[in-house]
Amino acid sequence: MLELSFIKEHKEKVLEGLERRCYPAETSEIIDSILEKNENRKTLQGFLDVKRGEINKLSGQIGDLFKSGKQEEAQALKDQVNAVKGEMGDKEKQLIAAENQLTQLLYKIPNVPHPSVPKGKSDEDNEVHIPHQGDLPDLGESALPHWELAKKYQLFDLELGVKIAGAGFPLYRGKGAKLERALINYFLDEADKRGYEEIIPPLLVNEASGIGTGSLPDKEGQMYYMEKDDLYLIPTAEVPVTNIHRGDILDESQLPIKYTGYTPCFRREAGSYGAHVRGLNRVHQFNKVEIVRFEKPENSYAALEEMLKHVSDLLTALELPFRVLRLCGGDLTFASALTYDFEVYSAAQKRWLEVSSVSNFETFQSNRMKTRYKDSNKKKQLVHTLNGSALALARIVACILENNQTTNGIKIPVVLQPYTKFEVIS
RNA sequence: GGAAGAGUGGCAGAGCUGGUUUAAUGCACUGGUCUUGAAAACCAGCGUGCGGCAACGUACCGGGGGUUCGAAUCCCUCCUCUUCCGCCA
Repeated sequence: MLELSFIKEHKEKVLEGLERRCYPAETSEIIDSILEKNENRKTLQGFLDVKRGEINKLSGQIGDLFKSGKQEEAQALKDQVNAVKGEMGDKEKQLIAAENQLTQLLYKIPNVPHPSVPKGKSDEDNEVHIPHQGDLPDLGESALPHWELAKKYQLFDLELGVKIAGAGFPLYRGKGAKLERALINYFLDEADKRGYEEIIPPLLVNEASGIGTGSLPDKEGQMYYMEKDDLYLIPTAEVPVTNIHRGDILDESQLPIKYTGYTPCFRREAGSYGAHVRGLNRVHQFNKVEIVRFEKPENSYAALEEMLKHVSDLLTALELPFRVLRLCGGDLTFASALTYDFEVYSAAQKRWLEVSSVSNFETFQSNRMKTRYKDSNKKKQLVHTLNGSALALARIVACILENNQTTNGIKIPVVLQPYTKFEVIS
């Protein structure tokens, strides 16, 4: 969430940000009620602090009187305390209510987009940041989509997934499973080379973790929820890995902190059906290698560029045609200040598929998580958090299968061959 | 899942028969004195949030609730950890 002080001092920036996100005009009223609630909160707390002070003082005196045996005088002071309590009335409850309301209101305000983020409503307004170089591959009319190829070569089985779990839970097998595992290992090794510490986190998280990254309450419907245990299945490793430092006050010398982690990701994807969700294009469970960084504010955008390069290098090495988009305000996630999406061109489906998204959240997540560091002046500051997929597997597999199909089978990209230990799927 | 015990500041560890606790003490850390430099010694500082220019006030001793003039301390509840038993990859 945004910092109160920021909203107070830069209200116009917050409003302008909402506009670029194409939020409904009424949202600006929330800003006003936040400021109003905060004043209300301050008044209440100021009043209560004074009254509590009086009670503390009187209670101390009562103790002294009891020790010296002056019961009656003590009783008189007790009456005074009760009188003060009478003045307090239900103001303590009001304060708690005001604080809660304030928090709830703050949860509704998304991050302020970076100045470079274009205004826009939907993915149609996204800006091409790095266009694809050269010609797009053309496989001709005989090219098969990946779900056909999967059948032909027994790589994954969606029907079996349905039998075992339900729609959207693919079962990988044979060389399909090996390709999956090869990609995971390749991606983890590449992250390792770039100094990311590997993490295997819990796949279920509690509510506090969900709130920390901004997944809750915003994406409540997107996550699988275990009511009996009050736990959520992770939609991405971002949630458990970022929460490693929830509540921490880090030392400046610890930064930057870089983590990578492979996890399956679970998404309910409620209400999304249609031609574009066939095969592995959109599933409830998929594998992903995530990278997460904690940075000093002044370094965070340089870090974002580094992540951009990292993902670009992976896609280049995999010989996949890709482009990078700068998301417009309306397509930006709630917590993000700037997001680059990577799209790979599927030559068989003749469309671009999103395979990665790298974002800078600035202090939006760290303010929720209260992740701070002590700078050189020993002042506490919120860190900047960033994360990105490097990479999400399902669609990468789809594109590798489709783009590399030949009459003699599917060619495995050279960099993966040491991992798959086979060069072609036939 | 059952039983017992325990959760205190970066760490260790008092307090827990309710009232100089504004949480002792030690370690660690920071600054200073001393020293050619370091160590040691000594002096001082040293948690987090909110309000305030500040002095300072206030809240926080796992979370939540209660009793009381007053709660780290008593009661209820939840969570976590340890030990023992049971189950188990």
